[in-house]
Amino acid sequence: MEEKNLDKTITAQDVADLAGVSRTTVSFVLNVEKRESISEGTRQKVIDAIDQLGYVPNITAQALASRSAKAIGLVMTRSPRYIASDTFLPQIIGGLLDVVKKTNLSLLVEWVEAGEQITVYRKLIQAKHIDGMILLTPREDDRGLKELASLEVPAVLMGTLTETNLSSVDLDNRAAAKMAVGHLLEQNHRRIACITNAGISFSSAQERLLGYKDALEEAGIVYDQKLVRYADFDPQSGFACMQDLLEEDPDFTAVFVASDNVAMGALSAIRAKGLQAPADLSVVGFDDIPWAKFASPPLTTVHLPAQKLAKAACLLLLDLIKSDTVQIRHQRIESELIVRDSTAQLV
Amino acid sequence: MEEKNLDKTITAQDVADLAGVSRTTVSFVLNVEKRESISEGTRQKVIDAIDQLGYVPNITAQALASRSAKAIGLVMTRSPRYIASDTFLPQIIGGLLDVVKKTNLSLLVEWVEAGEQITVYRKLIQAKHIDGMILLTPREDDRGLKELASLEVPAVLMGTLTETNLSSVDLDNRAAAKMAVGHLLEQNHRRIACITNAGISFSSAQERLLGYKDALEEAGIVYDQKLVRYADFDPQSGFACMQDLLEEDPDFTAVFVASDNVAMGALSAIRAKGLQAPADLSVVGFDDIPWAKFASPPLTTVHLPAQKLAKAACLLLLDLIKSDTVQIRHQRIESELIVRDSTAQLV
DNA sequence: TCAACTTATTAACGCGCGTTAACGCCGAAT
DNA sequence: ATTCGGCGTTAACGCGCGTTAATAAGTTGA
Repeated sequence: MEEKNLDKTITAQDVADLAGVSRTTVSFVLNVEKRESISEGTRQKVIDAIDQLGYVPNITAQALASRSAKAIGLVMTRSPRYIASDTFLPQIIGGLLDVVKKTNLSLLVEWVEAGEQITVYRKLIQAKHIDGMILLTPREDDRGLKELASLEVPAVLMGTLTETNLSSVDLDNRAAAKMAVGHLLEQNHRRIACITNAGISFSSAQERLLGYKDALEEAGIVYDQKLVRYADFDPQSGFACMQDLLEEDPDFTAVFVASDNVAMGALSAIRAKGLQAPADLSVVGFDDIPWAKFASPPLTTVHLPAQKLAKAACLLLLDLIKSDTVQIRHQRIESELIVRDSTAQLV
Repeated sequence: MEEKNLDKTITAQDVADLAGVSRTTVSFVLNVEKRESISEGTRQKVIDAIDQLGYVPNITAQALASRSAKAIGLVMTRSPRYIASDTFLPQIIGGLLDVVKKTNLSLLVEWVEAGEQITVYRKLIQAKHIDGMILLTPREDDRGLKELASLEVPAVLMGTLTETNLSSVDLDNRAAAKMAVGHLLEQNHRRIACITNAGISFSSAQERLLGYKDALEEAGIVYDQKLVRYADFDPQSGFACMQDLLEEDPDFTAVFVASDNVAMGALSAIRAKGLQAPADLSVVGFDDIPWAKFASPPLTTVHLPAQKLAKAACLLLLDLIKSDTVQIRHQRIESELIVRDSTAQLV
């Protein structure tokens, strides 16, 4: 490709002029794959001209003319403060970019303020800036999502929402949590505390808590709310919750912390109290963040394949965009327990 | 705002019809702030019509007509695999979103494959999808950046590059590293190892290594290359580097690890060897990732205000976009050392 | 009363491209 | 010689909006 000055934008018309054909022909060469209604000769002339001029189609004009934005949106409901501490965002973006790049789409990142969701979701679509969206960390109390579901807009939820007819991709948080707690039960723990990953309005927090309850119930252990604390995503909150638990000392031998991020804080609190995991207290996390393996002690946890989830969500979204009829689909991805050194048999 | 069906897109013409004015008037009400050439009466009629119809301007059409994309791009050179483990991405995105939202712009995330940079940077701009870009983790060997600099395209580097005339925002990595190592020197350490944050082609790695050398030189200590290892962003590499150092045992009492992320792995390797920080080995990190505070032991480190940097970069970029004359500006942000428990006086 | 300005509004063009419908061309069939 | 049917190509319209230049209406001063 030749280097040309950028001062004047090169349009398809310039290419057409140079190739000695009409602009329509240029457009056909570029877009209409199948139809061989373009002779090999002219096709080559056009391609040569494109190379020579360094022509790049104006995506904006393409979008306007084709009535599709050539972009999808990653929409987060959390404020920048929370976004900044979202451990999985890099993995998710990495996964999305991977898929998006292959299909020549762009990725738009949007943040929606809590409270204004109802209007914003619609605006995003009406403004034609994106063809569809992937929604992160949905909250049960997000009324905008309910409306969105009735709008027949291509959208995929990363996460679970009860009673929604939006398509979604998620792992089975409840089953995974049950598995994690099951691991503790197998090691003869009976008094098992729980620190949630977030407030209960987040569906993942709810699901994981339910998994915890499931496991207890199956083992014939009564649920004791004195053993439960509600964290708020970050290590700080985990530290506080753990400190509180140790303070009140409800006599427990293990903890299920529904987020590694929170667990890092919890582990710190345990050490601060002069205790040791797993000798004094077994800890199971959830998420398998990159640092879990290098925590002290290395954290037993449930692996959350965020990148894989993101890819799946993206592929699903692309499907929805392609097929105009919106059929709802829920996809559940398997997870597994990674056993490391933070849990031990109760003696 | 009334709810209306979305099947038919509502255009400015529809608003004009309902308000009984021309489309131009609608456009003026929406865009021309200053000129009071619109009477209060018609202005109100238009606004009412907009509300009633739930009209949302088509950003794509706006972009085409106004010749500006109403969006900026966050461009990363690293592959999705690396993007997925970029600790600061959430903070950066959070910072950018914060600024971008206030100015009614959008944020586009792009990933550029190593090797194809030269063409891609230009394409991004030529395609008119973005008005300017913020470039992450620049590499010295990125020839595309050199070309970009000569293109008079609004662009801001997050990081430092020698001999570039692209605007940039960064902290003074070299001075900060020197400060970190200085802290170890103050504690009477003399044999101080260094594990870099990344390969030396990344300017930040180079700068931090230089800061390490500066500190040594000022203290009259000869630089010993046997004490230096090159990590690769992630904890795994930190673990390996530390293991290697301990293996070869070049008799050192402290380590400067130029990335907390890497340091998490290094700490793990220290524990694995049955050693304790800071009793056996003092460790200073760099970055102050959210988990540094909760590491075992809590990590002494240099605070990297990524969100603040991102905001500064974004504001600078917006300036560049606004003023058509591209004046280069380099902005350096102060950093500070956070002293925690991973370093101790050498006895 | 009429010219000289404002002020309020709009017709008309262009942004760059996708796409439909129509065109001219050439060889084969009538 | 005339008709027909692909094949290759293009003129022309539209996507929704920003913006300029021109028009219509209203105000002032002599």
